[in-house]
Amino acid sequence: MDIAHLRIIHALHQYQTLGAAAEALCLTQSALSHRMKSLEHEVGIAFWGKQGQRLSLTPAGQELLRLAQRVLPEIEVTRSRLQLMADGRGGRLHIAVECLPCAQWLNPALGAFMREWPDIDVDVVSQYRFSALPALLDYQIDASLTPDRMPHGDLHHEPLFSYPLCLAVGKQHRLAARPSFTALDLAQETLLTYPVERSRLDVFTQILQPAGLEPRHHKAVGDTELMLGMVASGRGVAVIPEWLAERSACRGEVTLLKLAGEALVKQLWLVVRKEDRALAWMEGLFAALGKHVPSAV
DNA sequence: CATAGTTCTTAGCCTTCCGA
DNA sequence: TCGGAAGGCTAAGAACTATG
Repeated sequence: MDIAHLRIIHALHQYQTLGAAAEALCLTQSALSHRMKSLEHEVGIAFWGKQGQRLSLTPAGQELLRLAQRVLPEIEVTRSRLQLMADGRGGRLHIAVECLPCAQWLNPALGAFMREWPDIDVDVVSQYRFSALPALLDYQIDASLTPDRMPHGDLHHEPLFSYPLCLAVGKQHRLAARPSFTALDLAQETLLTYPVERSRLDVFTQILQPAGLEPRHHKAVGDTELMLGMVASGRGVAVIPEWLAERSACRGEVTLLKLAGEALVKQLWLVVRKEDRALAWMEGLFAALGKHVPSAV
């Protein structure tokens, strides 16, 4: 049994006569009859019987028709998608966002891309503990938005924008009058971070651990607005991207301090497989995201 | 009821594909 | 290269319907 048999039974149901069905399928009526007879012989059951000059489907024919009605539309949809992919106009874009606050930037940035490329199936996966490298290589995802490079020869890193990290403190905080902060300052504070492992938090890997220090307390907060709200009310301090703090509703209630000495600057990357780099719509994606650099950067 | 038209089946042949 | 299998075609015939 193959797709041809399903097309025949479907056409027969639609056009009622073998001749009309054959014409619709660009076959001769005889070829169509041959084809179905061979299947009837193979499975040992008839698919239709004659009522006068008209055909009527047997229960076996009805069963085959139900299969055709279920499968043929899916085949047509898949064929259309494959055609779009072959033309470079369609495809799948599943993005993993490893950098939690970046999801808030990504969604509006993707809007322009999705308007320009409506046939691309876009999905954003935001998971704190997601390991994007194996997922990219296994084709589970097609791109990863991340501030950390992935050392692998099959991957392309598209630079999006760079941004400084800053320390957010409340207006009444003892550090608020200072222009900058040090690791020693953090050691006396309740540090608020996103709920990810320490090895992926720059405040630990870049600031505290090199100085051999720990914060007085450490609390994980999953939402940027909640985090800055806690900072504004004096319940902790947070090291976050400057552009993110600038866009926050709490911006007027917190003070931003730069790291003393050399500024801590991060780079946001869109990582994709090199083989996908040549897709026409991938260029469109890079362009759309590149135009959407946060104003504070 | 005879005849013409319609629809499907069957027979025979041809072409193409694929594996040995 | 060859032979079998699959799928296509034309032509002929059977079964049925419509019409006069």
